[in-house]
Amino acid sequence: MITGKDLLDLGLKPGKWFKDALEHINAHGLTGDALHAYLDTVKPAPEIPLLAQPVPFHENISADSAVEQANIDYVRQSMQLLMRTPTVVAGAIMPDACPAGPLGTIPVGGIVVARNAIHPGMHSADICCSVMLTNLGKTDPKTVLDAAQQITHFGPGGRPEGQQFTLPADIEAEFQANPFLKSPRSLKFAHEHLGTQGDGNHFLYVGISRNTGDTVLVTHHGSRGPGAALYTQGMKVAERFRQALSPATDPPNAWIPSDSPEGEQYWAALQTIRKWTKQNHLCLHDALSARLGVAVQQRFWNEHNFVFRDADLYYHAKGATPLDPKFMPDITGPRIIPLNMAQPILIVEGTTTGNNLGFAPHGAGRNLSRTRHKYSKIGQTKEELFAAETQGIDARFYFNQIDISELPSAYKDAEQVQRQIQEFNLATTIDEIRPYGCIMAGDWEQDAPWRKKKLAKKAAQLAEQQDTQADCSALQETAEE
DNA sequence: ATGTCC
Repeated sequence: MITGKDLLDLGLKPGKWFKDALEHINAHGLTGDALHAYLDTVKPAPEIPLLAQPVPFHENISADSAVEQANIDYVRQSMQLLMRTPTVVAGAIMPDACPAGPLGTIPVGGIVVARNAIHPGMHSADICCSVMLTNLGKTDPKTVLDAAQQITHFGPGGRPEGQQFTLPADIEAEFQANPFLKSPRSLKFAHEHLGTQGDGNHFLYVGISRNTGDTVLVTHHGSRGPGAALYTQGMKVAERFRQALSPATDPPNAWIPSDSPEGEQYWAALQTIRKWTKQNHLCLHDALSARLGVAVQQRFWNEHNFVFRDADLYYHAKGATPLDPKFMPDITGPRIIPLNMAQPILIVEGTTTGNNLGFAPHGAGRNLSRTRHKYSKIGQTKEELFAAETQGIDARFYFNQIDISELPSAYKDAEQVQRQIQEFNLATTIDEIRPYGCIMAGDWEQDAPWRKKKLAKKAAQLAEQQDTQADCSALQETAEE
């Protein structure tokens, strides 16, 4: 009679599998070689350890201030932890890199390449956050922005009944067919959130092309509820695999093996969310051009939070713009890199180099966390800051509440970021869309009870911090883009 | 990121 203790004595890891295995062993009277041969077929695979050394990664970023140096130090430390994840084979950070989450989490402006593995924690919570551009010819920009304000939707939740866009039948069918997407909650979001932009750094921007003088619309938002729901499910499944395969791996870096049934379904779900998100931009752009009675001259888009596949390699981009055509199935133009509301949006193209892994930055990146930026402006009113920072542009907040953490001073210096794009040969700017104006959500939650409590606590905390170390710890809450 | 907890 073989018992659990015998299996333990053989150095096997206890688990639910013991029960069935012992039944089988004793029913067949297995011993010796037969026992070992059987155990080899049922015992769990050995745990995968972290890599002994971090895989080297490309640093396409340089500091021009103490704050930026502290930012880089934190991001570098995070990457060095992350690059020991056993699936990882390459990585890079971009000039817009900034911390997101606890140490060891992929930063914004980060690219991580893994073999045969999809890491939901590495494509960001806002799956397929993206930018779309439509050229509206010589239409008056104020007319465009006024109409856009009537059509778009910012803030939490979806569109009220009667004001919803129609979800195309093929996208709905893909939701229904995928176990990651077919929940009533997910489908409800898919219908109600279509044609919505959410909040935070998302925007609707109207500007003028440097090259042609044409009026151009650019929207920035992601996959809203449907994407968030997929991310939550993906992290759960990845966590189960982590516990079984590699408990040494940090939970934020858990992965789903790409060749498992779950991996194949998750990959398919990502492609469906990409379609949904493209439609989320399209329905706004189409409604606007129809309202204006203007023919669309040119339209292109790109995602900057996603997973891109090249054979068995999965490129995870959390705030990085794909340049290489192998990453995008539906290219209709160059790529789009916004900087801040008062600066031009860059239109770029580029190729894969030795240091960019086929990507460019996705924006300017934050120089301070939202809270810390707000704290740094204490003593100035929101109205003063807004007036000073949006001079000459028609900047609007959907909820009429100024969000100072979205003003230009919240972001890294745009000139500096552009210099670094050149310095590291990341992309070539072929046009720029100069700002007429924009709409962002604004501070819709400023009066929410949970905010007041949180803000008071954070302000007290920040007031006590004086050294650089403290600066770093305050940086890590930056996580959204 | 997300009706700020399925």
